[in-house]
Amino acid sequence: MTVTLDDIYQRLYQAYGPQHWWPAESPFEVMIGAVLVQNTAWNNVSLAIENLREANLLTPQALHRTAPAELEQLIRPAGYFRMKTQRLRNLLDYLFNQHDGSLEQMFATDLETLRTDLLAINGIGPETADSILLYAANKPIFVVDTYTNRVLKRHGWMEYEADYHAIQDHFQAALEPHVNLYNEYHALLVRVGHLHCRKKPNCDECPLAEWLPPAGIVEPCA
DNA sequence: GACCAGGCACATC
DNA sequence: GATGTGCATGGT
Repeated sequence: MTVTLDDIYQRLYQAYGPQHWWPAESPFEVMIGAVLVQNTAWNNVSLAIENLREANLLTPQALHRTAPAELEQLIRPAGYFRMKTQRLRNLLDYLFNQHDGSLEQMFATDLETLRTDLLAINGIGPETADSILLYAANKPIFVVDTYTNRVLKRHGWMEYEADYHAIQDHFQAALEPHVNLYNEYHALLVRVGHLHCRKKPNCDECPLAEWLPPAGIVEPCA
């Protein structure tokens, strides 16, 4: 019996239920969070977002007007604050230069074009772009992250050499392109990764435990 | 006091 | 093309 991506999804969903991602109050907040969460624990991002909320800066217009030095101080808890300030500004520059500051207009762009546009922005890589496309723009693109990598490779479901694109293709070739499915699936992978697949895996209680390869757990993969 | 977190760009070979 | 390094804060 071969394990399919659908089996894995069913098992995770049965174990954890709906994850209600992305944790944000608006599509714009999703975009900001997608940049801030780069290589950073969500808790720290949360602190930064609350700072922005209290300063009433969670709109494109307000954030676009904010001085870099002020933005740096507000997002400090999210780490890499100088770099991330520049990255947010690059994203906002794109939004205003290409779409007149309108998220609605930006998200009306077709998936392939918008993905190409986002990847051309300095500081927006594949995961950040796809997170924005899926969780803010509601477009059917599968997001791959550290946990997706780890879970798949540790179970022997993907080669260690597989890169971002290969893993994304693997999901998109096997699953119907439904926004809600992609949304929930990625969130569930992060959930199971958090609970069981960090440096010290706790595989005994993992809902995916029965599918470990015979050789057992292999070393973590980045 | 290490070690890590929902990446990415850039330098160097 | 592959590999290494800087970026920064807060929780465990």
